[in-house]
Amino acid sequence: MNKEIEDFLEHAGIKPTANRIIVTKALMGSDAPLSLTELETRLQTLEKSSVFRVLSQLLAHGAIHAIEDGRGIAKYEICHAGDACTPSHFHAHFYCERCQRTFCLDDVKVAEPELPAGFTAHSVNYMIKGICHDCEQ
Amino acid sequence: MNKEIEDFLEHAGIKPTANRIIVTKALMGSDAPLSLTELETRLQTLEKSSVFRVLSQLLAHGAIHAIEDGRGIAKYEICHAGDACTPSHFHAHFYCERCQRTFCLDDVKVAEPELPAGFTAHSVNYMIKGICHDCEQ
DNA sequence: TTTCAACCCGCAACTTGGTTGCAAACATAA
DNA sequence: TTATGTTTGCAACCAAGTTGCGGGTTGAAA
Repeated sequence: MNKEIEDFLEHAGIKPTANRIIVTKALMGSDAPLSLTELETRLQTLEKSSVFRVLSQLLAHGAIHAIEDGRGIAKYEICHAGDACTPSHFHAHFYCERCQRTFCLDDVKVAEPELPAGFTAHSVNYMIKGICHDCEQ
Repeated sequence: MNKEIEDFLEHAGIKPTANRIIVTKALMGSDAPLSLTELETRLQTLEKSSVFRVLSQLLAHGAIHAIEDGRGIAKYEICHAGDACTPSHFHAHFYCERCQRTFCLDDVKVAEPELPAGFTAHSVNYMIKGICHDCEQ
């Protein structure tokens, strides 16, 4: 189990230290993107700055990507696309204004946008806000 | 000139006080969305919390809408659609990772998304990040 | 016109997510 | 073993956003 995670990290060019494995495992085990604070509380053994530095490493090596939830808070999820993680591969997310959860809408694909001349896209954040199926009464 | 702004506020159900007119005028006079801090520095006479409270009022009455820029900072722009400000009317925005400016991409329309059953959309945030035409070398 | 309640505003203090400096702990190669 | 670089935890810090409070303004009823 940990072997997969070590391979994942090494493939991304990151030395698999204890903290990095813990954070990566937590992200892999979650079906929704997690914020810095959510990770910090799930992994009581790790300190905020440690989680932050692991996330920075993973981001810099393209092993995860960050999305903004509905309130300006960053959430992180494993990048499954590997090297081919171009803007057109991003999917939409849904933020529930009642329960504050963030969902991955894997079915709602985001088309590569048509940009005016001179603009270059690096990433896309497509966030839909509203009420989720659990909170709808 | 101020008459238009007062009409705009009253039409939204907001009493047109001095601060509200100042903030609304600043938003109307800008071609790009502005953040709380940007408004605060442009309007030296107003204090941060005053700008914040005006923005909260305008938001609650649907006179403006908020978007997240690329770093989790909210930016605000006048809602031109009036009452018909449904998700399908939102346009995309572009955040330049070099100069930190946010552009309105009025031409890139955002289609009303297909959501799973039970989900209700209230708003959409479609932010493209990259390098703008001024920063491209 | 006076009075009173409601609203508006500025100040200061606070919360929270994100970030960094530093020194101790650890790994690694010579 | 020693020397060098990396990783980590702690504490401190920063910036955006938010709130309590007291003073000021407004506007309508008496």
